[in-house]
Amino acid sequence: MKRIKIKDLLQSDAVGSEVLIKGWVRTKRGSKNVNFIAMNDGSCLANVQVVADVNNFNEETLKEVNTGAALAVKGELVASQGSGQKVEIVATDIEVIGGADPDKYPIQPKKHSLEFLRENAHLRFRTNTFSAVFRIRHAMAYAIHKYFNDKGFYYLHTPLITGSDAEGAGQMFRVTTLDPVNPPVTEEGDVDYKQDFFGKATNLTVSGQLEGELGATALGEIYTFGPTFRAENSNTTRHLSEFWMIEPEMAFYDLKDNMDLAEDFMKYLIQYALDNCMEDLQFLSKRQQEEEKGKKADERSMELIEKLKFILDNDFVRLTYTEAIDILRNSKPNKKKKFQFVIEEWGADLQSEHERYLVEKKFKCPVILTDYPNEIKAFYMKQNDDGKTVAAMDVLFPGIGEIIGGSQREENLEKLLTRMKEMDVPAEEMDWYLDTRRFGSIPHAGFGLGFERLLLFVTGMGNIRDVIPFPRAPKNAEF
RNA sequence: UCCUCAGUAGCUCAGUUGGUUAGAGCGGCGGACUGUUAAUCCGUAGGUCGUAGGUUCAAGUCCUACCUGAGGAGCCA
Repeated sequence: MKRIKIKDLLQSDAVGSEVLIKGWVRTKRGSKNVNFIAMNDGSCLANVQVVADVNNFNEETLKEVNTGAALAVKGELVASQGSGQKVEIVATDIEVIGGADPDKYPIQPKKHSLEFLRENAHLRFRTNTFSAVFRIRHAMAYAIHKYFNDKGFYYLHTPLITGSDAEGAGQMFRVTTLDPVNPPVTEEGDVDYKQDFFGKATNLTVSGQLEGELGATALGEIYTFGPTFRAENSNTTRHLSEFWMIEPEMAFYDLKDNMDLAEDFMKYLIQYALDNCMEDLQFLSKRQQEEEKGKKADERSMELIEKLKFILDNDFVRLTYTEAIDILRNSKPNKKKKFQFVIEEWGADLQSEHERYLVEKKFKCPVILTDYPNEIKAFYMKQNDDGKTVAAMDVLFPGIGEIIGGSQREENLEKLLTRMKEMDVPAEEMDWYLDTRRFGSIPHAGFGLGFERLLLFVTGMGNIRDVIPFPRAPKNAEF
């Protein structure tokens, strides 16, 4: 007999027929004569209730049916007598495929803290919350590929191990096969990376952008989607040491095209989640509301699904850095010195309290900030005609902050070289990159979307470590 | 890395101004129960009070250092 997945079972009209399901026990309840076993196989959020007449099974078998055990259950699908579900399976045969010692199995049929489940990340998939989160994670990954594929973008695999340390996006993890205790040294006493595996010092990538630009200046429109590594000692709810990033890069796009793409892309992904993950979103919405019950009304989040629809229904506010500074300077919290960093003059870097004010208080809507001062942005960004700003853009989301960072790229070789010199970027090591500006240079643009930050927003989870299966963060590389 | 808070049973937490034998709910185990929905009811086991020092007649409680976790800040996606 062929196994049917619970998702398909619940969608089918198979009442009266004989079915076989395989999955894991969530809870078992019961009385003298009858046991109720809630079974889940991960195919969907919902459990199927298995009804087992105690008299039809030997005691030994039912004793092994504990929370966490794996079962194969054969039986008839019938309309349920109980009120919690439409259908249920009256079991004729129960096989315990793998038992779970109830004395040792850590996941109980009760509410666990997210911290506890994080420490049991290998088992947290077996909870409603995390199975919902990771089904949505899958759907979003698929939607990203579908979006770009349908638009004619090519998926480009940029290297994870990089020989350049000039990507300029933060601290890097060294990749080496040298003996850490007694590495070979040069005459000057430095570690001699010429003797290392690659014959030079290498690191894990912090961005695929520079390689992405090489692809875009030939294939036209490309995107990368892969793991990214930052060795920053960041201990926050929105940073990971290993995270996944989507980086589209497009030839012949200017900053406006870039913004249009970013907005359309975000809306597509959110629409996809609403179309394909409603059951899981509804569960996560309920979970979030219960968690926030203790909070004051004005501190609670907008209901999850309402929040996602709101994004679809509203244009992102587009604002230059200069306009943002004006708004902030004249804002109440700035005048009353409520900001920890009071905005005094043009050129100041925006702190997250400022971004939050713009997104959550002033506009109550995603905001795209553009044209930042060149001093606070990366060397590769296109220099504007005013001589002091660059064609950068940050997409800011409520509750998340910066979810996308991007720019139009500087295509003029001389300007780029000058800027690299000013910022101490070693041009001689990046000839390969500069060749794009030497031969057939074109205006182009791109951005990076933090995949886990997207998931924070879509799932309503509060900590980025809860939207990636096995989070890597400072002092944490378990599993 | 900085600031704040926390660490007591498998989990979630209580434990008063330092004072005798450290508690509860859930979970586990045993039993009861004619269909339950995180079932219910009765009973029961379970603790080096994060680690190492210190103060004291006496430390879960006070002090110091360290470890781990959470929230916020910085770095950024």
